[in-house]
Amino acid sequence: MKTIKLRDKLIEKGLKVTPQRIAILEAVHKLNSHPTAEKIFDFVRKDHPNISMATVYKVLDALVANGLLSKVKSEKDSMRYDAVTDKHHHLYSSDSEDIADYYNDEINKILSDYFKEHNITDFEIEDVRLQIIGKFKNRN
Amino acid sequence: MKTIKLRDKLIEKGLKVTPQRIAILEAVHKLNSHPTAEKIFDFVRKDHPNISMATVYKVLDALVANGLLSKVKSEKDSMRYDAVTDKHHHLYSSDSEDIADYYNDEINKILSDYFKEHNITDFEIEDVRLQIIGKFKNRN
DNA sequence: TTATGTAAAGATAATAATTCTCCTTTAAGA
DNA sequence: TCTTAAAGGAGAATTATTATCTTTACATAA
Repeated sequence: MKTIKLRDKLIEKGLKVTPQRIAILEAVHKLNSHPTAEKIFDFVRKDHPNISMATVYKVLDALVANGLLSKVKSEKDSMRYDAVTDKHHHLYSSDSEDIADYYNDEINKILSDYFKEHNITDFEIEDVRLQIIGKFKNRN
Repeated sequence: MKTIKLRDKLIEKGLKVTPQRIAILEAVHKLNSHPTAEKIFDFVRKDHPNISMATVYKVLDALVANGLLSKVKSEKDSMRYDAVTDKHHHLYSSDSEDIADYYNDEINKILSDYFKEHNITDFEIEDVRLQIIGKFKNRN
């Protein structure tokens, strides 16, 4: 994604356009592997040597709050960030910290049809996500 | 669940039966609301004033490793423990830290049938869990 | 029933991820 | 350009969890 488009997205949300925000947003798009805040920090620091970890967290929070990024919990301890904000599910490795996006409109339809017919007592569903746990094959 | 049955479960798994383990296992059963380690600690400390937080974590890990408890990640920062180890899903509150268990064999069947027919490239599925996010109604 | 080896408990320090505080800088509109 | 509220930076603080090390106490077997 172009910087110009990222700028527009920030403006659209009423967020100030700062070099740090552009850099972090770009970083999450480039590091397309659900990076941790630390990974993002390391990446961004190449071009912005003075950026602080606190800024990375603050910017990520702002971007998540405005729907420009999304946040996933790893099986271990850290939050992971995702440039993809469309509806999607996640594949979690049961033996490593790998996470992959999983798109499947067919399963989305099955789930949404199912829950349209079957309410959950005293609960108003906003979103249904799958956590698919297993092993990645053919990985180096 | 009776203490005697908890004892047997520990023995069955080759774990030593200790008062701390019994107390912690009982606590998670009694606090049937996905307690945090801290909540469990506070509860257990009433009867075992000398128990340490480290013991709570160690015992919980041992119980989870042996399938006597399960572990869920909250949307925020801490692990939550669950006395229920059967296959089930979770309802997450989008505006609080509440988590509830959700059982539904029908949806289990739909999912397992679906994924039996539709492999995910380069991924071997071990488990599929739903995270259903929304709002609890009629709560005090 | 007591002795003994080992697993587990307890105390405390360490670590890791994240958040907070406080002060400085900067983007964006007047 | 000036103003000011928003954002960034540095570093301390917090929170949850893990590690280390010593002490205690299960569980088996004499």
